[in-house]
Amino acid sequence: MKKNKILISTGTYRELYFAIAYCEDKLISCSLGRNDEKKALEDIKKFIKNNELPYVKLESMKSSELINELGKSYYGENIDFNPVQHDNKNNFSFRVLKEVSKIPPGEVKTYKEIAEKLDSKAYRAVGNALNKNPLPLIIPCHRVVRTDMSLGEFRGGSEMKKKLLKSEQVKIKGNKVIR
DNA sequence: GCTTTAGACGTAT
DNA sequence: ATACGTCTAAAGC
Repeated sequence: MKKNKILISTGTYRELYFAIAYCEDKLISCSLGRNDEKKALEDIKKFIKNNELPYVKLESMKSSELINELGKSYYGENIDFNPVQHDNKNNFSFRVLKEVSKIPPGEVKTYKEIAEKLDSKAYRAVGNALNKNPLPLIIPCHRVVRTDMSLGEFRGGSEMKKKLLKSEQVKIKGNKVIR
């Protein structure tokens, strides 16, 4: 099977570096906002080998434009990205990502609630799937918190998770989300 | 509150 | 088969 070329772009938004990986008009991975380009590239590196990945259609959006949108969403602006798609299947991970995509800005759900939506008790597997979220920000895994409303882990660190939630007006007291 | 412990289960190896 | 993980619930302090 012939593979199409995967292209990578980087750019900045308000002093932060972002990286994206795309194939034709499909975005397959994006980074968080990072302090250096290398770090941004590391974010996407592990997702560009496998082609059984979720993606969003770019529809002729230029990479610079997309990085701008990512930057804005990093800073709490409500950006409407295209729906997440997947060529293949109903695998658990993709179902998790789909479910998480439904969480609107300013709201949170728990790992448990996501699992229950999928008729599963695999709370940790939900975390696992989100740990491998190739499209952070676009798939808002920062809006998933623990059942006790503590923030839980995050690829960019829990401080970043907190910052992302705060910038979209989620109320946080100490280390817990108020909802 | 905070720590430990066992349990649950999809995924990668 | 085994080990790991953005977890949970219960028990003890």
